[in-house]
Amino acid sequence: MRARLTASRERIIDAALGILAEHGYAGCSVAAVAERAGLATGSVYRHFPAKADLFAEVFRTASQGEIDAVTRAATAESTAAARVRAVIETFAGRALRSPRLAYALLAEPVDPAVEAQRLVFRRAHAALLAGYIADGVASGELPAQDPELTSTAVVGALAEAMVGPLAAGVAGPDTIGGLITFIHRALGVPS
Amino acid sequence: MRARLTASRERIIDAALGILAEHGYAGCSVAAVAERAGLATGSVYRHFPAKADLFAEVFRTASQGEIDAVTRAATAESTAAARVRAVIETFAGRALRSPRLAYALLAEPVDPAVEAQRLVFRRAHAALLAGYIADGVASGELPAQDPELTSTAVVGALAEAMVGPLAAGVAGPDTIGGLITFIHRALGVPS
DNA sequence: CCAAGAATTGAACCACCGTTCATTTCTTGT
DNA sequence: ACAAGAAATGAACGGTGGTTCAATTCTTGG
Repeated sequence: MRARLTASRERIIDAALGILAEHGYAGCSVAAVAERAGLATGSVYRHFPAKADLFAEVFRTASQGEIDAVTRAATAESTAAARVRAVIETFAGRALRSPRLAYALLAEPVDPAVEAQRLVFRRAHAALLAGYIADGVASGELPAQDPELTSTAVVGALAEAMVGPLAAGVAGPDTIGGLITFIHRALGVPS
Repeated sequence: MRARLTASRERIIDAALGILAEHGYAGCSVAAVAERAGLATGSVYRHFPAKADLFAEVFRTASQGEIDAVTRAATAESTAAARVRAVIETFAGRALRSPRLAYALLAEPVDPAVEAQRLVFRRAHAALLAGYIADGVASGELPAQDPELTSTAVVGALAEAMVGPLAAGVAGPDTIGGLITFIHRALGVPS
């Protein structure tokens, strides 16, 4: 019974994530989510007090997956420059592989309550980068700078450069390479 | 009569802009706009076929004002580095002076139809910067790069770095200076 | 000054969608 | 097998807010 309950909860989240990845947030009515999960509309409210809570969790889960992937790629490297490169490649690569989901997580209009979760997502990426940048500054690999500010700017540059390709469906031939050069320069990585 | 008509239209746009700057897009119901313009709700529809059309024009007008201000500041300079600096200072300075409006133009959740106009806004800034960057590359002031990509990344970095301060109400002591350094480095401006 | 037509009004309309809840179905311990 | 309680159902509700339109007011040419 307990298992069935948590299974339903999982199915709801998966269904929401699926619709998010296929039709964006606009397609995510509670009725649509419930139908895809094989439940009645009202049953969603046995698991989540409100739609915003459901999608806060969906965004949180999806974001954590992205953060984990990026972190995994970065920790395999040892210099700040290589770590930042790994973050960019992983972030952009995954976004281009799931463009609809990436757009929803990054830029699609959502309820204010869910928007808050998106900020958490971006801040988590920025915090990760800030750590690498601070390490690089401490070790002398990078010039002095405010890691909070530069990591935020890096996340903004990354996200903005992705939104166009995500909307258009394809990225230019060397979008990722160009971004790496841009960001390495911006952080003062020696060439 | 003709004059009265266009005057009403102007008043509607001004009212919408005013509410946008004071209460954000969330406060911009058609009824609220009409009341501030001194008209009945229904009269708005004599001038605009739908709310989205009204706000597309509002966003377009406001954006054009920002673009003009930034362009004016940049054309007073002669090197690519100085022009980019002028763009950053003007953009950020104006945003911090009208934080609510800037937030609405940059990041607040809006209808998809209005969102499209926001992309135009960001693209216009990027196009402006792309021109300066391309000139800089052509004259040898800047290293080789794809001006489309780097200008987009610059706009993203700028916008992302502004959203935090705009939400918090204040910018850090040297946010703008830090951004200039970051972006100059990113573009390869010689130090 | 007076119709004729345009402009304005604002209350009513309607569609959408999140949320609720009385009813039904299922699970489980005895 | 049975009762008691939990879980699921889905139709109905309600609030919101964009949009419409018949009634009214204003403008203007003769």
